[in-house]
Amino acid sequence: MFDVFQQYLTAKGGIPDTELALIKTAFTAKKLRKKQYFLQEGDVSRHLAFVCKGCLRLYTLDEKGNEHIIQFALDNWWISDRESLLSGNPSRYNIDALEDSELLITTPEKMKNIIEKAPNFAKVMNRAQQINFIASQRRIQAAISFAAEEKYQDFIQTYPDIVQRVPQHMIASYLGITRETLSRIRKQK
Amino acid sequence: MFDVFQQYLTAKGGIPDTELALIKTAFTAKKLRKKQYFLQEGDVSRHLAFVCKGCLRLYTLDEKGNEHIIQFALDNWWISDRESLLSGNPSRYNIDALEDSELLITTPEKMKNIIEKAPNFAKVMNRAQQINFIASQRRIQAAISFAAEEKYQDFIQTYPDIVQRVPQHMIASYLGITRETLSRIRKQK
DNA sequence: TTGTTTTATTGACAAATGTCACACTTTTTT
DNA sequence: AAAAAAGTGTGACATTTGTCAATAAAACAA
Repeated sequence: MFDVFQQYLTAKGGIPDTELALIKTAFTAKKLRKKQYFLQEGDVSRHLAFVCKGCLRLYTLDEKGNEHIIQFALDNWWISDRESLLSGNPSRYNIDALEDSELLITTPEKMKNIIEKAPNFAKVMNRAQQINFIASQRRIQAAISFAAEEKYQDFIQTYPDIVQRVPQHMIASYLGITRETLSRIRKQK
Repeated sequence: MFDVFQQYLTAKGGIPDTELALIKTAFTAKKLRKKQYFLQEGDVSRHLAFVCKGCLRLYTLDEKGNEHIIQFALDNWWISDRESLLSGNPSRYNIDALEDSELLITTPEKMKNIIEKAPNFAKVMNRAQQINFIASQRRIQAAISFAAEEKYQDFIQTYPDIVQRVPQHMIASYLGITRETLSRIRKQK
C-alpha cells in the first residue's frame, strides 16, 4: 500500500530514500468499506488521508437532508476536513467511502514534523496545495458563471475519471444542480 | 506604506527585525488609481500584491461581456492570479482597483527567496494560505447549496466590511446572481 | 453648475431549474 | 434466486431566477 504513495511522490518530484523512510513512519494504513465513514459531522477531525485506492467524498447535509458534495477523492488524492483540523472545532462535514478504499493516514502534528525534516516532501505538499487552490478557484468560477449544462460539460472535461466511477446524482450534487436537471441535460445530446 | 504591512505581520504572529529587514527588500510600493488595472486578461501575471490600503477585485469576463467576480481584496489581503503565476500562461482574469489603492508588490521568485530565509514569515504566509483555502471551500459550499437569498445573508455576515465599500451589483456578481435579483432580495426585508 | 457615468430599482415577461410522483433498471444484500 | 436498496429517467407543474426596458437617484468629472 505504501508503494502507491511512494510512486505518487516519485511522480511529483522525487524524494530521497532517507526522507522516504522518515515519511513512512508518519503514516498508518487504513481500509474503508464502501459507505463507511472516515469522518462524521460533529466529530473533531484529527486525520488527513492519502487515497491509495478507492474513492471518497466530502459533503454537507442541509436542513432538508440534502447532500452537497464539496470534494471527491480518487486514487492519489488527499482528503481531510482542513477546517476542523485547523480550528479544532467539530466538523460541519462528512467524509465517507464510495468504494472499498485503502488510505494512508496521518495527523497534522506528524505532518508538520516530517515537513520540517523532509524538504523534498515539503515541496511536493506545497505544490499540491497550490494546485488545489487553483482548482478551487476554477470551481468557484464555474459555480458562479456557468449555467447547469456548462457546469456539466466543464466537469466531464476536467474530471473524466470521476464521471466513470461516481453515480450521476452525486455529480449533480457536486455541481449544485438536481439529479433531474442533470438527467435532462444528458438526454439532450 | 510598509508600516501597514509590518503591522499585519505583527498581528499574524510577529516577525523578528532581522527578517523584517529582509522582507522589506523584496517588496516595492505601487499605487493604483480607481479603475486602474493591476492585471489584464491575456497578460502573464508576474506579481503578487499585498493591499495596504484600498480595494481590488479579480474577475473574468464571459462571452456576453458579463463580469464574474472571483475575489475582492480589501486592506490587509493578498491578491494575484496564482494560476498564471504558477503556470506562466496568460491570465484568464482581470484585476483592477475599485478605489485608489496602495500595494506592496513582489514576484514569486523573490517570495520564494525570502520564504527560505525567513521562517517566521514563511509561517505567516502558510497560515494565510490555509485560511484562504478554507474560505474557498466555504464559498464553494455556499455556491452549490444556498439559494440566492441565503447566499446574500451568508455574505453580509461573512464580509460586512465588503458590503460597506463595494457596489451592490458587484456583490451580486460575486454571488453568481443578477443585480436585479439581489435588489429584490434586499427589498423583501 | 451642468452634463455624464455609475448605480440601484422596478415591472412585465421568459427561461431555467426545482419539486413531486412514479416507473423502470441495475446493483447489492440476504 | 429473491428481496431490498440504489440509481436513473420522465412528465406535470411550481418556483426561482434571468432578461429586457425604462426610470430615478447618486456619484463623479468637466
